[in-house]
Amino acid sequence: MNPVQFYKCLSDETRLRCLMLIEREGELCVCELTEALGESQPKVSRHLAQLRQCELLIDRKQGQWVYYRINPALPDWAKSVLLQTNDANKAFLRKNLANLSRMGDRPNRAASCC
Amino acid sequence: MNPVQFYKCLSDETRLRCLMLIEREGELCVCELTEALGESQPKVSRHLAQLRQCELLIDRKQGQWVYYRINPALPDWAKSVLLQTNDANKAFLRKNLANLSRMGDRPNRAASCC
DNA sequence: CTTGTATATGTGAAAAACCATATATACTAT
DNA sequence: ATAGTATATATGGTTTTTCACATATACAAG
Repeated sequence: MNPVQFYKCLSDETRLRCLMLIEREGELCVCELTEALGESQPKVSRHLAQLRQCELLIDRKQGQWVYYRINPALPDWAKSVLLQTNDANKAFLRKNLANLSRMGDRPNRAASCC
Repeated sequence: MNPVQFYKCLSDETRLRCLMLIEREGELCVCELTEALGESQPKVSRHLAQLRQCELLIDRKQGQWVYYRINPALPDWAKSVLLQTNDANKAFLRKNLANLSRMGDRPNRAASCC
């Protein structure tokens, strides 16, 4: 994992929010992220594709949904960077988490949107 | 310290190498970095200016030299990210450190270039 | 088989980042 | 003062990134 490429992935607001949310929640699907971020679906999808291509995320298809989570094969230092960033910047996701919880918890959440 | 802005700073190869070298060495001047990276002086200087403006680095002028070091006021999580990145990617700086040592150690180094 | 929903991708334009070259400033030494 | 060295900045052009909008694919349900 080239550190420059890794940090390029973290250097965009949409991507960083996705990563932080996914890490916090364990697994999220595209429509959940779209709702949490308040961004367009193609925009979110494209950034997720980039994170997958760089192997920061892996995806799991289930029916019509695609769930993303942190690639467990990430080197430890990279995982640790993500974790620390999340822990030290809780306020960063405040609005996004509020949006997410307005969808209700899964499976409610899944029933309403996905 | 906004995490997006922080990671933008780390997402360029020249800037990341500067940061890693400075952290490793404690303090370096522009001409040392220029030599270590094998890049043009204006290029290095401009990236350092950006890192200073974002408050990742602070500078200390001494005669005609300007020494840069990590801003000690950086939040802990950011310092920790820099440290871990350095520890986990030792090979990343191999060539740069070789270039640096070819200048000889300070004050020899200072005498030869700066 | 048609409709609806979730996701992905193509395209062209706008914005941002980066760079090389030239030049300016500031200090040192002669 | 003059010349030399270290560093900073201005300028204009090139490359990269990001975006909005349109469209494609894949699955599910009726």
